[in-house]
Amino acid sequence: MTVHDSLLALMPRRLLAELKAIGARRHFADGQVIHTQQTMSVGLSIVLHGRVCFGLYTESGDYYLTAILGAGHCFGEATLFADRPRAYHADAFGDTEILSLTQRQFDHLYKREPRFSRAVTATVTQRLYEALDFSDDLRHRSVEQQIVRLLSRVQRLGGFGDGVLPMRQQDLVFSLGVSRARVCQALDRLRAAGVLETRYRTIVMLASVNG
Amino acid sequence: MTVHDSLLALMPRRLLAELKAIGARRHFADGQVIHTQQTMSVGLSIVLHGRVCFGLYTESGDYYLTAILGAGHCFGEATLFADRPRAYHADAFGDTEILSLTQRQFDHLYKREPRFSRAVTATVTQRLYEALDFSDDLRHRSVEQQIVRLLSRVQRLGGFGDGVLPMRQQDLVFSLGVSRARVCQALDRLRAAGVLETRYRTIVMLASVNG
DNA sequence: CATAGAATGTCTATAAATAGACAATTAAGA
DNA sequence: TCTTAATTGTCTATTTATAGACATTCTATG
Repeated sequence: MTVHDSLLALMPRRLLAELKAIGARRHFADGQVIHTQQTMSVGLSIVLHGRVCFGLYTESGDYYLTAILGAGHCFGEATLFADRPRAYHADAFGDTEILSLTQRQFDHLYKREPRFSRAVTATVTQRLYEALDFSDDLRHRSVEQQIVRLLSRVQRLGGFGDGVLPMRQQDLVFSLGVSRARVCQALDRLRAAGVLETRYRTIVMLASVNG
Repeated sequence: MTVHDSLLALMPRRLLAELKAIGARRHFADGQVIHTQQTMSVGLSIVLHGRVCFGLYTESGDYYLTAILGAGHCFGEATLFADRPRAYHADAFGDTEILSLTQRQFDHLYKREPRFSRAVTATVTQRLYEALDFSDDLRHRSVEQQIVRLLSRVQRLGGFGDGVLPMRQQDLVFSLGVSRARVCQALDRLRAAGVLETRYRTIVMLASVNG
């Protein structure tokens, strides 16, 4: 299994204090919107504590969760380097604190502090190759295995040590691009195999299986 | 459509000369192996001219092309930041020249020259968000549309301005995870729609369609 | 120039996924 | 507490994809 470190995990601790001194810290209550899709806001955000849910709204107004990032992870890199709008809708899961750097603040620190730039590049690189891995091998696995991999990733990136993931089956339907009936069937089998349990709006991973 | 710049396109021209002075330049003939899968070699490589094909070997010994990178693009970032082996088999497509930086050379330049580190981060970030985009929306499209998107990406990253892509249908089968019959059917329809032509080991894009 | 291996085009019986409907369950708000 | 909207579980007819076989076409190699 691929290991992916968060931005903060890749930085010396000293740098975090510096980041906090430079950037703006914002608090969000559970469910509060952090930014909406397509917004042109620019800046790097770092999750100090809590979690951020990323999702997409379809043309028909439905919402789908695509990722959850826990403490230490960053997002918004693409707005700094690619002049892109926010690709996903983001809102807080539980009480959450976000550290934000403006483009100017980021650029200054990036130029002055190689350990910071190095950590940024490292985390983005790891995410890129993990994503390539993921899509290359997901296509050759059963829906059951795809679900396990997807959930394992959410568990790891979101820091859900207990395996209790706030996901709807509909989110899996969207992420995997198969029918709801197929997802239900696959979950049945995974339940029977003792891999997971399902609850209302919740999936519980029973072991750190890497299928 | 997402725009993705190569590493060299993101760097001031002056820096390229410096890179050439620092790194090692290696020439490869058509089809020559650049590195094999799972190798633990470390270093950043930049395509100076020519192209590099990336692929995977399955357990049964079959080979599948997964990407082609043309002049200006870099690869091997993951070996620098993630202690990972080479994820793909790489060999030259046509006469190709590669500029290689060792970890030490890379680290030194990265620390000393923010324009270099910035270009590296920018290109990796762009590739990450493009990959995320790609996998999020590919799952909700028809096989026909998936093929067009895939081929458009190969065309762009590989610098195939004329649309003549050195790909087998088997490569599409692997990349999309559907049966060969389904790929044949989809290609039939795309041919009928005037989107592409197929030849032996070759697919020709007839227009820069972004389906 | 001949030949063998590789790639492509096509078909059929079989297997699998899908849309759509409906009932049962759950949680959140009045 | 009651009510309502959202979510989940399940079923069926229909559509679609699949594996596997076979013939054909193409190219590299001798």
